Amino acid sequence: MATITEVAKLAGVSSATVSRVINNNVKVNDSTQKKVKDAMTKLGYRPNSIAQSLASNRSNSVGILVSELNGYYFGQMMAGIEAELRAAGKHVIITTGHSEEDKEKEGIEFLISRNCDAIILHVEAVSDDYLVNLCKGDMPVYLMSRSVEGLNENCISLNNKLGGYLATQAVIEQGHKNIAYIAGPQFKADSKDRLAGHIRALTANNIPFEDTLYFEGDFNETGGSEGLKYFIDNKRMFSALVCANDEMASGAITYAREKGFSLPEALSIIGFDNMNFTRHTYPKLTTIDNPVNLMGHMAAKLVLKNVYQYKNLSITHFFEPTLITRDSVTINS
Amino acid sequence: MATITEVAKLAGVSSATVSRVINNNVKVNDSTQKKVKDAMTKLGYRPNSIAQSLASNRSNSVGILVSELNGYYFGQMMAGIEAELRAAGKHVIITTGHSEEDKEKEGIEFLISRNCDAIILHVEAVSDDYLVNLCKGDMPVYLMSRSVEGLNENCISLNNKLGGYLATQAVIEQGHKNIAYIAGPQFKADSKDRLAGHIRALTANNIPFEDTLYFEGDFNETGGSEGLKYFIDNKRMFSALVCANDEMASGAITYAREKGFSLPEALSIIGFDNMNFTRHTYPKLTTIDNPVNLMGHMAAKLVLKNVYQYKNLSITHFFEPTLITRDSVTINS
DNA sequence: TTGTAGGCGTTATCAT
DNA sequence: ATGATAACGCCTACAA
Repeated sequence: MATITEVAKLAGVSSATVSRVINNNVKVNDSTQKKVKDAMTKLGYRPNSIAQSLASNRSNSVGILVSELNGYYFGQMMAGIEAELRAAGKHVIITTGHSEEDKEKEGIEFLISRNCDAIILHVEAVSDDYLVNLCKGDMPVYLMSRSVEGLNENCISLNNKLGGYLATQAVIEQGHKNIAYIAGPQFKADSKDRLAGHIRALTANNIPFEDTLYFEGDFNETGGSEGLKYFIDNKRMFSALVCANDEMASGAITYAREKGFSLPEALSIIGFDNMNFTRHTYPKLTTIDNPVNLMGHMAAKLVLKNVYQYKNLSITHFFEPTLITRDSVTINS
Repeated sequence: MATITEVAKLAGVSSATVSRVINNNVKVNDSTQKKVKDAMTKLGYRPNSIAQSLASNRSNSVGILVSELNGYYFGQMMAGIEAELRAAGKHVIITTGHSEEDKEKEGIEFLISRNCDAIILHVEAVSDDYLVNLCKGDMPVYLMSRSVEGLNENCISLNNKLGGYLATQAVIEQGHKNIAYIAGPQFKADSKDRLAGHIRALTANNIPFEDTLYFEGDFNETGGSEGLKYFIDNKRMFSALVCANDEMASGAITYAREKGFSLPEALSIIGFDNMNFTRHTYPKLTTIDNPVNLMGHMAAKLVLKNVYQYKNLSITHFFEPTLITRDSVTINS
């Protein structure tokens, strides 16, 4: 690969001048500019961004840490961040944490050591303290789907409580009173918030929360089928089922059909997240939209504003989920 | 961030020695080693991988270019590559090409300029010539889901012809003789190969290929619904529908149900790719598994073997799709 | 407007 | 086994 020096030699100028036309921040004579550009194309020159980064202490790339590279949720998030950043000429370096503390820390250190200009993290395993501490360092840090005390300015998160409320409220408005709930793992903040929203909706409608209509699932399809089985075995009557995410709702749908329920007449089911497969279920799943893609865009805007000095960007730190009405919830007759 | 020089000073040694303990490839006295390590932890030292890369001309990271960051297909691919590489202590730098020639080229140049040790590309828009030329450069290049004449050693691809054959054959074995086919965009090599497989299966069973049972879709759900509508409007009888991918199959399922078909009795439908949502459709979609995740692993193994000198890795360049039997294809009675 | 030269944080080649 | 000291490719005062 040709270097800046070779270009300079061929163009008959100094390497500083070449550098100037590369970064075109300082005025260069049109004629010499042309000479340099000709030399660059003739040599197929391409600046070594590693060297640029070392010398300038800027890399024009922001690091992203997600739990997994596959999965609809992370895909939407990464795509949102990347689209926004790419439009600003910034690049993205992605690595994974696999929801394990060690790997998350290692991933963060990798991104830091790569001289990113900022990092955007979706971390689940590291502690709030660790994050607070991390934010004291030189590297600008932004957090997705997590709100940490004292770091609100760096966080982008979803109002899960509202989402939980909306889901149950939607079902209640169709006349349902006996409503089963399959929660997510309660060690996750998201799950807890969604449950809190559910309970608030019940309370607001004078419906008591009952243990026999509560089941803690695992956010996977099996959680949905196991939960529904649990309720059926309990012989407790219910006409609607609220699931804390779409996967569990799908598992419940499959199990319900196996048990001979006709859907949605015999049982209304609502999910949460609006993952892409919810369009494909039968009946099409009514659910709560989780605007991860938008949140990704917003996280990117946050770094554009704070790190790259794009002043006129308005930032939303908290996102509101919305109800997506499809076919899986029907009126309770 | 502390530098190697500061560590050296604190430990009372030269920076060269510190470098040696970092890379522990050269013998260092236990005692001095300890001094250095103490100094490193005391300063919270972390090598600047940018500087390492510049000096050593190795980055321990491989670049990946995919068309999109979201989507099941690319998610599986990226996850496969990353898992394999991570296990070997290598990192991954991901960027996107959005199926557009300019963006693909720009992404490739970004990865090259980042001093990756190798790059793995899933490109759709750049020409074979461009790739052949690219491979002549210093950067080791590997290609996913694409086979380019003369570059076979650098390609990992799926036997789409076989997949197309398997799909139609599966349907034929259930007694179907009137089989409609919704193809993918015929400018894509994958689509063409799948269609070729379909025709081979027909021929092998003495079933003529008929224009009235052929429709070219767009690989999206709309392609499935439009295709099915086309066939129905044509009033041509058929008992089975083969779709060149799962999205179109899902679109067809939805449209069929709207038209009052009872599935799968009135119409057998088969997809291609085995995307994750196929478990959620009703009936559950019979399809052809496309082992992208495995192929990702294999691409990573290829770079481990060729670039990082892991000699004992056996490489498979061509992958075979397999039939996934679920509920959407039934016997023709 | 352009050139000179020092520095970014490491690695790697010589010596010692 | 350890220490000096050139690279690595580029940026950026400072000078001219």
